[in-house]
Amino acid sequence: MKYAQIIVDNRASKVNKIFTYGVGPFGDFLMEGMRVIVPFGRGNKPIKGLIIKLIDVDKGGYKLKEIIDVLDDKPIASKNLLELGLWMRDRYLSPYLDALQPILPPGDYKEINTFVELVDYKYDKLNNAEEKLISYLHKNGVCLLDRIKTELKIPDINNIIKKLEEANIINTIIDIKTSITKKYEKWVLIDSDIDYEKAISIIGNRSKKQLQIYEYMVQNKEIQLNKLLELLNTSLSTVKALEQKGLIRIREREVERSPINRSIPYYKKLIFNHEQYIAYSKILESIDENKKKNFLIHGVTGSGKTEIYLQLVEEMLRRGKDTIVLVPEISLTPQTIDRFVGRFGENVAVLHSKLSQGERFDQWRSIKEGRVKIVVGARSAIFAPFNNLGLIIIDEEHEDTYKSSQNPKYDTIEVALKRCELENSILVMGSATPSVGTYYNTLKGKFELLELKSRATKNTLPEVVLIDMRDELLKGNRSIFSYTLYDELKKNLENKKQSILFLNRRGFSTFISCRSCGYVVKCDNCDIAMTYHKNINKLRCHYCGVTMEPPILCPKCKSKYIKYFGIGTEKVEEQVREYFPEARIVRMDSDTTALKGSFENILEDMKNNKIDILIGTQMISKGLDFPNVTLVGVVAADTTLNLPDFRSPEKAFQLITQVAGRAGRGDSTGKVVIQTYNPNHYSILYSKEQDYNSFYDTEINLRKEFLYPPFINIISILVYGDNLCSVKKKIMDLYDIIKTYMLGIHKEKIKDYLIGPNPAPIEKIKNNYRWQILIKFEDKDMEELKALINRVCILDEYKLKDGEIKFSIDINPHTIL
DNA sequence: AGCACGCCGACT
DNA sequence: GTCGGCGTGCTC
Repeated sequence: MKYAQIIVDNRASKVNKIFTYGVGPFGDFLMEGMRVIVPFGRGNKPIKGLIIKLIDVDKGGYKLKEIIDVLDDKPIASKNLLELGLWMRDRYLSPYLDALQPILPPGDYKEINTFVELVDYKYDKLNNAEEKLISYLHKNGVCLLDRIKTELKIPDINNIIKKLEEANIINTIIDIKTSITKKYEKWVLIDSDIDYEKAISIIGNRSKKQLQIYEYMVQNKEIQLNKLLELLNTSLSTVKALEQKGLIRIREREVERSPINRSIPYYKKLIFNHEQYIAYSKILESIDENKKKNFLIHGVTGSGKTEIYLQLVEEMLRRGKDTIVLVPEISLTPQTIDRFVGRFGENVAVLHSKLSQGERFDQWRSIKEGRVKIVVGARSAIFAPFNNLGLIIIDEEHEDTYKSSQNPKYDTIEVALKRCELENSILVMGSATPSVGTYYNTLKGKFELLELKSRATKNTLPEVVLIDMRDELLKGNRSIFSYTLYDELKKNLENKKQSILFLNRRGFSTFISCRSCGYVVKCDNCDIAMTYHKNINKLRCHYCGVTMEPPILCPKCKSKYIKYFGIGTEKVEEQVREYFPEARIVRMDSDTTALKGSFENILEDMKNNKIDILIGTQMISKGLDFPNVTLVGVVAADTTLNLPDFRSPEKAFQLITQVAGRAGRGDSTGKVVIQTYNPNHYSILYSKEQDYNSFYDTEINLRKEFLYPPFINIISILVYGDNLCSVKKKIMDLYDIIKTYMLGIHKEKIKDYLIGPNPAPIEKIKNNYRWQILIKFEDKDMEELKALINRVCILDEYKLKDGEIKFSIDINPHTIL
């Protein structure tokens, strides 16, 4: 292979393409998936690149440069993962660099530094600039090129350096600095070459402490330095003295940063009920017969999907195959982790967003090096660098977190299917409330449906009551709790049972407004109402995080009738404390769980019955399994329902059904109280009945009627920038281009298929104005349409980009907000 | 993006 | 002549 096709580490959109380099002196050593250093641009600046393909023939048409250096001794990304990354670029129209990022080791920021050193100090025949450089080097010794550039500001410095280097006056060295370092610990080892008697005489009889240490080392052979110091209550100098005498050695030893530092008890294997067994056997059968099938397990909450996953993983282990288990970030709780780690111990790596860079890197390495066979993690764990993948499990398949909102804006299910195809493995998904899209595909035969209709333990599904909050108002109840919910909470407290209150909004009041003129306090940077947080007594924007003092007078009309509207979890907490001062109450949302470990602590307290009432957002709706919880209250079921998005009925149904599923998982029957102002909405009615199929039938018909996915695809193109005029003008240009194209292919559909340009539902976020075009398209038109958007928005063939605006393209977005 | 090239006016 | 300031266009 004579040439390497390389993606270069430069974020500029104009270099978002494949470059070809000669292999140079590295020839046969190079492999696809290795990182290299190549000279780039006129200045031949050395930059990092990834080899995506090695080729024999090059069509040429440009001057060819050669690879300078190779960073890896073996490919850092397997062929399959590389292909997966390139597939994502194509599928989601993302830049090469972004598409490849997820398949590379985490935090792959290898800094490349060029150092310049003086070889021969001679002054003759030099011009001013050269002389300046030489004397600088003479004074300062070896220098970082970047520093020379910033301090000397010599124009055309790269060519000067090149010339001087050819004349052998200076020399350049490329150095690679890894920003993620392996973690080392100091260990003390005994030098066993020396016999005991001799060692004792070396120590001498005055060094009591040294003798004590030495005795210990003879017994134990090795120990971590810190532990030794602590154990024998001694100091570093004493140990160093022993080292000086040549009796022991202090060595750095690499350690794995393990995110799991608790001892987790064995999670014992449970016995399947009939339904579980059928589902399990069907999946196993398809593995055994090597019939590539993918599965959807539709099981009611508490039906024991996890145990099926666990036993499938066990089978995989037995066959020497690797497994990826994906769970939504919020249900990546200690409970879930404990089940996998508790059953499979050292064989499990865990990947979630609270890991530090170092921990993440170590987990990645242990997967890559084959030291673990199972990964449990959030979305990005789909890229775990296994070489022998047998099974991918996606739990709570319907969750939004499976769609990436950053480039590449991938859908995890699609990526998983692609990866299964590449690695010849099997996909198993599970949900109590499958997404409409997945269920549609299942009914069409793309996945095999496995149903679990009863809970794994003998208990029944909880009783659900629906409360029309309008009736409460008529009854004179103006509080945020209906009489029923209040009574049930009280009863539960008396019976020493636990309760969960769910509200999908943080903060105290969701917006504050002037009753005199109607002014609503909004964030300056985002077009969104500010939320009042009582604990810090400030208004906060939930989009950009900015805080401000709550106004006393209306900023617009100066009246003092500022009123706080809407309820958040903080307010619920305050109210519950008022009604039940004796109860032990904990609020759990992203405000109270920001600290590492606080999440775990709350759940631990919950498990040990140290909490009577748990109040929380989304965070508490998934996966939690506390047998003593018998009451779940949904404080306001309408919050999700009223969002202007075609998926909100689906989301509302899923959320309510999931929360309700937290009740009555132990021996006693559970009760769920849902408060709403829309008691007749189908999402709420069917979630009360826990009737997925009826909900699906209603929803799928609406989707068909109004032409929404899964019957059609949607591309969202967002133009954003801080200059409103620019944004508006560019989106009109973009609109015209797309309109012209669509007139050419199906004129009659343009009215329904091309929507916009409109301001995005949240028009301004972090000082960026956002305007949007939505394009509906059928599968058959996908490639052509994507090619057009690629030309317009990525290759910028129509010169729309001018530094004022940016594009965000989302293929089949999960939300159009 | 980052850099070199090239064109132009102002200055030794 | 030649320095430097900015607009333009390319990067295997």
